[in-house]
Amino acid sequence: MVTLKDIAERAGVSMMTVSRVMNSKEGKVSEKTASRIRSLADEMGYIPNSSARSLAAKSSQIIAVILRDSNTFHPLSDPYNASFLGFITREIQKRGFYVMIHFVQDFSDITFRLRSWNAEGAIFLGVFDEEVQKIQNRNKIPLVFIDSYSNVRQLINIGIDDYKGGQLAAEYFLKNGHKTLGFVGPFTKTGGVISKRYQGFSDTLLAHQITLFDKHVYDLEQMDPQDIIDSISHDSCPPTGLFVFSDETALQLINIASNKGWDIPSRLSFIGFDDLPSFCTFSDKLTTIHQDIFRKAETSCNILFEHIATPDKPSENITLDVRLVERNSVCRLS
Amino acid sequence: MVTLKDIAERAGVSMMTVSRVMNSKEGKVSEKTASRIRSLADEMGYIPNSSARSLAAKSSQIIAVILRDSNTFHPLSDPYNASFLGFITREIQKRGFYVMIHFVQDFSDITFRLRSWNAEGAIFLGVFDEEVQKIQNRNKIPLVFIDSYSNVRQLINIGIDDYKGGQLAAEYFLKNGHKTLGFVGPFTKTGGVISKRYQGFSDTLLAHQITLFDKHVYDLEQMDPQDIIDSISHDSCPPTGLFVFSDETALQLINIASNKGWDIPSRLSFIGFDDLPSFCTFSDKLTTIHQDIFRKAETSCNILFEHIATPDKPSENITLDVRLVERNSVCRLS
DNA sequence: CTGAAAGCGCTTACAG
DNA sequence: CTGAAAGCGCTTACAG
Repeated sequence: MVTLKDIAERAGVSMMTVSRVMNSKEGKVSEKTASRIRSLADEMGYIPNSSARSLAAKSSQIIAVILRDSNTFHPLSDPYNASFLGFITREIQKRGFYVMIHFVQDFSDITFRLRSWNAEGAIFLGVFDEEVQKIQNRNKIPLVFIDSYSNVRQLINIGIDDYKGGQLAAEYFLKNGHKTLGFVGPFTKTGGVISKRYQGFSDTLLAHQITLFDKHVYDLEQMDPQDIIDSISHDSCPPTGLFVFSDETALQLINIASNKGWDIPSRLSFIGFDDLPSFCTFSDKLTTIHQDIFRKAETSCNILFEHIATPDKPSENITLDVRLVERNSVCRLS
Repeated sequence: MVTLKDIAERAGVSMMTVSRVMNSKEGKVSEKTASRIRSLADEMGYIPNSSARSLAAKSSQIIAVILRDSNTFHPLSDPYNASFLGFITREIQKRGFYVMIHFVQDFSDITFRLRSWNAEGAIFLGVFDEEVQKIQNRNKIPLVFIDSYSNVRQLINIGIDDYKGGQLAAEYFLKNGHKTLGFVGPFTKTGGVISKRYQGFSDTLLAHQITLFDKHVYDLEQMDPQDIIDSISHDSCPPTGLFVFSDETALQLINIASNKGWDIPSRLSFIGFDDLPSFCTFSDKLTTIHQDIFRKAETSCNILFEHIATPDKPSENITLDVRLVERNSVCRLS
């Protein structure tokens, strides 16, 4: 293993001079020695020891990505998480930082994982609303939450306008003559995100004198997609359209309904949510609420690194826009 | 920040004693002092500094997961990679190790990333066949490749029986009376995996006096799914069945064909590949070659950690079995 | 522009 | 069972 010291000896200078060159703190080193040291380092195959740097400089260049793990599917089986992680990894690497991922079940783990490696910042993917305050109290590095609806005052958060997503879906259904509608989503596990989408949807319906009946609010934590379609098939007054919290689940429902011989969208219309780039080949017929996940990832990293550069920067809660993408899963009713 | 030294002072012992307790090197410490130190550490909120441990002990407890990045979609937009990464992350964490992920474009990056953090082992996801030897020469830690067909002799690799997958698909088509068949896959980028599946498929057809025509071997690097369906629709002697390298692409093709009004499987049959757990809700009608990705992930980690524990353990190349899962995307021809 | 000293928080290797 | 010393590879903070 080649160290600074080895290079220093060969170059006949002190370790400090080599260190300066390696960290591009030049202008403090004559260009002549600098270039000699660079070529020597290159020739000897020098690779800086990040642990040593981290220990001495108290800067690890590690960004921790914390993902909520559950007992069933792991967090990366959700294409939304996988897609987001991919984009932020690219962004983080682009800045010369490293990505450590952590699947966590409970709060206590987080502080340990963050501090043990002296992470310089963290991005939280999944629902941590209950723990945000505790996490912040214990970790004084920039913490960026994604899609959090925690009401902690000083919160760095990047989210989207979930409420508006619900509104857009409702308006679109109404515009197409639908009067009996349903909502599908997992309510508790997904924190505020789902309830905002639900609220935007139901508020808008209500404003048009349309009630979203309780029996048409399908909670994926109580029933699975098959149950939902069954329930609808036995419903005396079934919904003509469903607003589904994710494209993935929407496609699943469409699949089940189609297998039952239902004509989609004429028997049952659908609006999904997300419109992930890697998913579009399956959802090319699905009308959906689009969110720009690349932009969300990019923004998250920009904000994170701004806060790393300027620790006393005030926290900011950014809400990105959403829009409805019209395709062919909503039937026009006369 | 609480250090070993702080605890040592409060406990009135030396740092070494605290260090021993923290590393559970007991039996070398009286149980009385040990328990006192443990509760003190707990009370003071001690979190060991991994960088310092890594530097002093030359053991980082970091496993690097190297994913091949390209210029288009990032590696985690592929559900196979995402799924695999999720499983190995759980396994690695279970053993008290940390996961650092690295998206790499070219070889030179790899050594830097591995050595800079003193990774104790690495798992390679994606095609690195060309570089395996160079990577191994430069990095003397256990390196586990996934699905590699590199012919380097000493290779730790976990793969599946891709050739058999192709055979099973061919046999199943033949059993159902198909005589004109096609193969779909990206040929160059995916290394040996795809060509083995192709070979198993075409060899088996040939053994039954059936030729796989060149024009029915669709290379996804030359044409996209839409082109393939177009090509088939203009084909004077079109295939009645396609063996597709992944479920994802198979579903895409089915989607396009269905939109064209084709009846699936009667007009065109499909066999896919992978059968990922998180994907099954879309592929519930797709006959496919199943691989056990959880088992693959688990095996990879077992092998990796065995090699970390026993550095001179001989390399092993493990091939997991595959099986055909019969569903409803292959039509029975008379 | 360059360097000698001290220290980051831990472990190894030895001595008792 | 316990501890004092040296060192891992780097940077900070100072001095020149």
